[in-house]
Amino acid sequence: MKAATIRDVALRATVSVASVSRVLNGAGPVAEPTRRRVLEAVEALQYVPHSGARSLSTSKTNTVGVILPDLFGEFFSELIRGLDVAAREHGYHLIVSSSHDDADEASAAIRSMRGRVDGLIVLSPHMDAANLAASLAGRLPVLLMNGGATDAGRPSIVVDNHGGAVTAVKHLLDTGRTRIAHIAGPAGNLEAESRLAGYGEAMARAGLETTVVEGDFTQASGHRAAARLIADGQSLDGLFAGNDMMAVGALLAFQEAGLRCPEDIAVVGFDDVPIAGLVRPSLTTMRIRIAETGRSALKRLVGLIEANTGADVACDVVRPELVIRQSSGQAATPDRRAAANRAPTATGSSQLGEVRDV
Amino acid sequence: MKAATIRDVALRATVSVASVSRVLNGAGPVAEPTRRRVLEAVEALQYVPHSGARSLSTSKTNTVGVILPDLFGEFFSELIRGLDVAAREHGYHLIVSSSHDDADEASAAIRSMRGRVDGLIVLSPHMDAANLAASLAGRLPVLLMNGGATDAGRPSIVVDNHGGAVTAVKHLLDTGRTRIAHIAGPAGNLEAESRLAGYGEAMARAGLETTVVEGDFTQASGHRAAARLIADGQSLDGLFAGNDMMAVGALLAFQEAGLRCPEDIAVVGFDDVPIAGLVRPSLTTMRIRIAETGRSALKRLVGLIEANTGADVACDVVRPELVIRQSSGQAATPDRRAAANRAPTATGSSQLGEVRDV
DNA sequence: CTGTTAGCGCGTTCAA
DNA sequence: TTGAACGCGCTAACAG
Repeated sequence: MKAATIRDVALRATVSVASVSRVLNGAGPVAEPTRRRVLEAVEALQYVPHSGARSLSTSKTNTVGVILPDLFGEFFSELIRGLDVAAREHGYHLIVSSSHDDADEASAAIRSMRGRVDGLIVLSPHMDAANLAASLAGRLPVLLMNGGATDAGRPSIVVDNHGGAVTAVKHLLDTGRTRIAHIAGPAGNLEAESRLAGYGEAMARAGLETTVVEGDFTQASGHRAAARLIADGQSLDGLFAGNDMMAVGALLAFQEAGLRCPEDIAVVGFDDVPIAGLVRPSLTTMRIRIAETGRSALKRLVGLIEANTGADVACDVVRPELVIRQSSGQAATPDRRAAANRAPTATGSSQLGEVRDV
Repeated sequence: MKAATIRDVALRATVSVASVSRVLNGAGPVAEPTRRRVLEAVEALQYVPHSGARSLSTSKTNTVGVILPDLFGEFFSELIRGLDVAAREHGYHLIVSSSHDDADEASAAIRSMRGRVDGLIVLSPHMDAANLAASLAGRLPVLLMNGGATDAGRPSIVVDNHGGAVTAVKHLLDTGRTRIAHIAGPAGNLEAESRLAGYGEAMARAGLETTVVEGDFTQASGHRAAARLIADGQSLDGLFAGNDMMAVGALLAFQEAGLRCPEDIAVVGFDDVPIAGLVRPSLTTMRIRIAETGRSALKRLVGLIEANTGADVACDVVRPELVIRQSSGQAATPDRRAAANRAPTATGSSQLGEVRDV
């Protein structure tokens, strides 16, 4: 009991496969009676076109692949959400391939995409352009989002991690903090390194010393790193975490240690994942409109696919935007009545909207 | 400048395409010199097999499709993570198709999968078995996770939503709460309805009246629903939310209204998404090991695909497990030093591990 | 051990 | 307006 093919339909409708194809694709002239008979047969046989076969014959899969390092945390899930809705809008399917911790794995994943997809979005913070190019046999449209240096000559979208980090640190300085530590992302990760560099630059410019502990972008690593900072007896009054998840981990560690945030120590994260607005104190962070970025990435890739000219080699840069919440001491608890269980904070409920708009 | 095909390789290595295929797939006998020449040609031409063509000829795509209602919230992203790692382990790719709000859309999505995948995992809380069967031309292995009644005759995994809801409400009763409201998921959603029914049953059994407000599983809807409950002047002391995201929304609404949780009102959620352990107060909830469930779902589907017998028609049931945290008043703030900014809670730090183990 | 050939299911010329 | 035949790139029989 196998699935019906276009042949079965043709046979039952007593027409040729070509006619069936014409009817189904609305291409070419078809007489009304023929058309009717075909549709009847399709209905009777529950026929559904075999997209694999169609792809082979049209060299069009209507699918795009997404190469990711891993799927932990909210960043990537938000991104996928954005990609997915855009894909649907443009009539594309999405095939995801994650857990590529090094360049080799990512490279293998890219190769395995040949014949499955019409284009690729690559987020591999460990892979440079050269490495990537080598993985790319056959001219498959690729959009790079590997957060590295502007990989010249390839269409790409990068986040201004350096600039964002500088802004974050400046914000902490603006609130009067001077002993500011940084929890960095994993070494070798291009995004992590840019943010670290931005932190370093901003601190140097202010004539301040730096304190850096390495994490791996997970909440647990942020927790550990913060615990270490406390144990080291550092008298900190500010923390810039390499991403929100680590910042959240640090927040909890501070809380466990009896440190009040933002009174004792102010915290700023990076990414603005949905959870950032939901923790207490809510997290000041550098906002990347993640899902939105995903949408535009997919849209751009579709452009690359459909206008198969190599014209678009621009490097869009996404500039993160400072979102001030409670953790940096500038937003108040949005309580309306007595907030007996919370320490008073500086200002009124001016940031209520911001806290909610996640 | 097109990508090289197996023919190009054969030509360059002066062998037949069959030999190339044999070398690349390690199937059949190949003489060493032949083998070497083929590999050289592959290298020189940067040849990568076209998996679409391979699929057509082997009727094997090594891809599984996942049909989802949407991608909001952490539940689905956690699930996808579990599915993805398991897929990788088993040598499969994952193609996701989401945003299917009604049965028709889901049905169309399922059809569009023919020829792309070897099997399907369907999460469509709106689609019953009959509807699904109609969408399935050709016998494609399908694993159902639509949370509905045990769809007899089809392999499926269901969460014991009813039992979980009863447990959740019982827990609230155990802590001495009696005026317990429920924020339900969207009408028509099978999971939401089971949880609602469980709530109703547990309340009835305790001889208590019910209060239900409808939400849609989003954090915002939970916030709105809680606000409505407050505005209605209900003197509640307990809340069972249909899922964690709505519970988190409610938590914030209570906070804004000056209600203390758990002192004034205890809250229990459902799912145990990662965020549940990170909000404050941390959220008591019914734990579903989401990623783990995804892993086993994929594993089971692979079993269905590879042993193509219709033997497996069981309905695995996942029993949610109560995780007690701060929001139901039984777990303490895990502060070590002075916790001046927090109201005292009932017990010591006995639940510290549970709060952390997310 | 190796090459030839027939499909896999579909779109698409090109004649009729 | 229709149908026969070829090709997409590859695997798998079957000869040699």
